[in-house]
Amino acid sequence: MRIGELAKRTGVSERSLRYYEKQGLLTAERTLGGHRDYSDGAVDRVIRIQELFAAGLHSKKIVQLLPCMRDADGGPSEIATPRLVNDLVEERERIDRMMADLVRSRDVLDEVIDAASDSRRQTVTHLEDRQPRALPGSGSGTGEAAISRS
Amino acid sequence: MRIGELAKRTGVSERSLRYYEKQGLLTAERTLGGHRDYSDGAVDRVIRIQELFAAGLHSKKIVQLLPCMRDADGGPSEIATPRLVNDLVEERERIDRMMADLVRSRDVLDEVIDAASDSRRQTVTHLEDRQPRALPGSGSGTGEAAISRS
DNA sequence: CTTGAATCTGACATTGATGATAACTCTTAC
DNA sequence: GTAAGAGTTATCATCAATGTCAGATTCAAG
Repeated sequence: MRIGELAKRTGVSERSLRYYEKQGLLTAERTLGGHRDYSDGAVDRVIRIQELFAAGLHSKKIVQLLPCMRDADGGPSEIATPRLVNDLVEERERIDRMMADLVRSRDVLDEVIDAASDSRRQTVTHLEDRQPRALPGSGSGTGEAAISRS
Repeated sequence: MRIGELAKRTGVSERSLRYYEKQGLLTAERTLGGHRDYSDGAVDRVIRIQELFAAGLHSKKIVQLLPCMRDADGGPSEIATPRLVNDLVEERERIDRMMADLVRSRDVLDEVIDAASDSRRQTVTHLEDRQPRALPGSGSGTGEAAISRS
């Protein structure tokens, strides 16, 4: 597939896809005229790259990490060097700290939101019933559910 | 206290503290000569600002948010406007998505780390026993424990 | 008063992913 | 073949917090 379609499928801009290539995160065959031609696996790869970016890893770390990741097609993955493993453990700890921060911040937001919601119910007796944001047995649970790893 | 001590106590650079002031996030009395003189509450406030920054909120949002937060001294907190509440709900959702991403990324890291660890045990029969990263009943649990809000 | 440490303001740089534009080339459908 | 749309490279810009440096001023202690 070509860059436009990959961009559409992944939601990542063409600009970023070219940037990923320059960083060594993503490769593509080239057509005779020089246009990039991506394999199907590129979609998954791009999505994973995005997740790792979102987790705060820098492209350099991701470059080292990618060949060690079990691909969707279960290709042979390299074994991380001790040096890399060390870095990854640190990243893991950083991610844990970040999640703890996020929980605190989310609680802060909830306090403010709840206070406003309560206030409005008291003073105005607002029309709509208050919707609890954290649904009890929710299926949409992106936050509360299943944080622990399997 | 003065800026140097506040920086030391919070771990935030003096540069950032001045920046916070310029953004309207933090206020300080001024000494006769113009030096900043912070109240004790500044420590908590700075820490909270840092957490909100870490959660991806921009200073403008934090500026609006801060007066609505229950202070440590339980001062009278303003009620968030509906407009702000709307923004905060969106931020909340963004944070939830971010946490879900973080979990996925952490799992990816774990896979790579585990694969390396296993490999090394197989080939080298490494000296040290493998330390489980996720301690079972852990107290250090910054990640697994207590993600759900109270 | 003097001296050294701390602080002040202000300006410029950095970081890293991404946006935007320009000028040119390829692909594809007609 | 041609025109339109998509792709190419390259460069400059942005954002937001923070680093850093320079020159002037203040504070605290001897």
